[in-house]
Amino acid sequence: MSDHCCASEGAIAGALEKIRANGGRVTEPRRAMLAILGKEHGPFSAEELHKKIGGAGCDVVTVYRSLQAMEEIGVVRRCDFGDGTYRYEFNDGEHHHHHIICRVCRSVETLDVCVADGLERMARQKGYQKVTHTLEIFGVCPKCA
Amino acid sequence: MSDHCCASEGAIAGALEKIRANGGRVTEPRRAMLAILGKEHGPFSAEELHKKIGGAGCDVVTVYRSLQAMEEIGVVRRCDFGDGTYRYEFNDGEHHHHHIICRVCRSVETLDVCVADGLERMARQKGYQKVTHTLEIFGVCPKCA
DNA sequence: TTTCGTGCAAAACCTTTGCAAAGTG
DNA sequence: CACTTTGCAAAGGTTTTGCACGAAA
Repeated sequence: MSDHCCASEGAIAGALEKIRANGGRVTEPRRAMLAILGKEHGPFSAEELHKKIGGAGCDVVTVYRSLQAMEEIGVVRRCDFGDGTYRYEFNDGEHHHHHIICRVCRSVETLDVCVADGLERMARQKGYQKVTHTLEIFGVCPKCA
Repeated sequence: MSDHCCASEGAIAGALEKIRANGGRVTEPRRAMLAILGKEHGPFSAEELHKKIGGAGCDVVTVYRSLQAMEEIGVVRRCDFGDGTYRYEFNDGEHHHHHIICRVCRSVETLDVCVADGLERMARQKGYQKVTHTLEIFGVCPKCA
């Protein structure tokens, strides 16, 4: 309950259940990926995730494919930090947050605030369905300034 | 004044001036790119922009390089619509807007609202400098739903 | 004239795809 | 057993880089 930095075991179990509910299979690579995404909450690129899975791991292609599959059903969320590589993080239901990325050292800070609900509502009123959004903040952090 | 869909001549002139002020050169390709970005306000990919410049145009590589240079000094802004291609639009000073992108037909609607000012302020309070942000809304548009 | 931009070609990079074999429910 | 996922290899597509030449201030 209310563990700020990590997804609970239950959340990961729920994610696995969601995979099954959508006709997907729960495999070893997916378990491993979700374990890391739930614990370190990153966001990580496919490459980074692949390294973290390590020896027992799977092919990088599998990481790409699994991330894509899990993103489509909302189990993970994709972030773009503007450096040509997509990163993924565990999608903790409605409680989403955003990041401040330092343009110089690439450090990432998490902001537990979301201000885009109004915009999402606006989009729904315009007739859009399955509305989501991406929001990232960029700047030069105190250490690099 | 207050032309909703286009940047004024003055805005483009200002952009050119900003390029010079940052030690850049105002070249034919850059004029052409800004003319289109100011008029159609896109956002366009480098490839699209290159096609729009047309016969008199320049190499695609030049478009890439110019867009990058102009983004660094804030003359244009880069958007990520999640399909692996970056798009650029004219950066009209403080008056920025956001987009709703249809996940199916890839149509783009403009939202003249920005809700991230609070987040930017928060970032500045944390000691970040040169704060910017990206925010895009995704959904399935009425026609595709 | 000094510095920056451009063209061309090639490279780098991340991500996707095809197909047969293996795993999941 | 039907269907999904994986591995391997290869392709795809966008963006970047090197270098000599040309252009801007």
